[in-house]
Amino acid sequence: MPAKLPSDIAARQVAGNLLAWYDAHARDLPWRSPPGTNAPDPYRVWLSEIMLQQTTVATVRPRFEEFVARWPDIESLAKADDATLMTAWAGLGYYARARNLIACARAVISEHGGAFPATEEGLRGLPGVGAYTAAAIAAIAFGARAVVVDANVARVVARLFAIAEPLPAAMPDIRAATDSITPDARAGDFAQAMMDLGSSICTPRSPHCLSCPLSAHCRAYGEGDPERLPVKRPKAGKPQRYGTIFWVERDGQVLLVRRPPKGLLGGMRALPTGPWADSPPGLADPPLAGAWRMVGGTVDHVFTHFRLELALAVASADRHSGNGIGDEWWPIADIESAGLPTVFAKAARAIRRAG
DNA sequence: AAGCCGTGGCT
DNA sequence: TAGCCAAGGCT
Repeated sequence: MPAKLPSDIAARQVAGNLLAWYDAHARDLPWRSPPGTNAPDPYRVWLSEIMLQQTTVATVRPRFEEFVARWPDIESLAKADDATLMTAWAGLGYYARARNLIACARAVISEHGGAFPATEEGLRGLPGVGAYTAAAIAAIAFGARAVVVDANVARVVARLFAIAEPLPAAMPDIRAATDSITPDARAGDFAQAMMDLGSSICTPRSPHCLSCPLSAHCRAYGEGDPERLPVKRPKAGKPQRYGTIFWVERDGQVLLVRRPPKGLLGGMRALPTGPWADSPPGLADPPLAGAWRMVGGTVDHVFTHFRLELALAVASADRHSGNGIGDEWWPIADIESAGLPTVFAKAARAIRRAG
């Protein structure tokens, strides 16, 4: 069931109203140039778009500032070593983004002469740059007329056109509808305006339709129940898994390992763990032989597709204990600077509290 | 195509 | 509180 599209005149009114609203209400964000200006830095646009994937503006803002202070341009980022970059990314989640970030920076240097491709097609070929991100960079950094559809835009458009088909099956209709209202000029501002509108006015629950510049054109508002859109498929439940953290000390240092390069928390520094199973594995598969003892309490963590309950085991090692490849003895007093993913940072804090 | 892949804020 | 949600990409 194709969406009913407004006339060309209505489409122009939607874009005009939205851009006028944006001119008055655009947020001041460090990667964003003032509305109407046309000199954004593609490097900063790209970096912000990668960081913002599935991540809130509030979380990204300080981390973006750290990154651009440390690596102000694509050349400096391409020269960073992998471990340093992964440490800097720690806590942001979806660590494949960090692996792709440095791969992308190096590809821009080695395959594109140090300049980002200016077209959607060219951008789409870069590591970590998918359909959304390619369109966003093309529009925001290069002023191209690209159809930018993220979760905010999808919600706004599903309501504006009253598209009732469930996501993600509705995406082709939503994309076509977005195309029909995307202006030729200021496509980058239009995209950012749609995202700002989605995050502040056209919210998932309790949208603020009385403040919306598009309400006069919104079919869902006209029909009286915009909150019901977009329709989503129910999500599967998260299974519960169990594991054990092995905290072993030697001369005021703790043993850290490097996770395998792909998969969950891939490439990140970590505390040693045994197997993650459907029931508590106890002291199975410790990183080294020793007098392990369980300490009280557990650490709970929720990942995207399962829950994890970690038991805590501690031991002391003598100075001749063997090291595996990638193992490091890290000063316990500086554990916060090790770049541990949040689940391990939580475990470290719990163990240090337990003494 | 649908599952994998983090984390924190909000309700 | 427990679930929902987020400026998605990759396989």
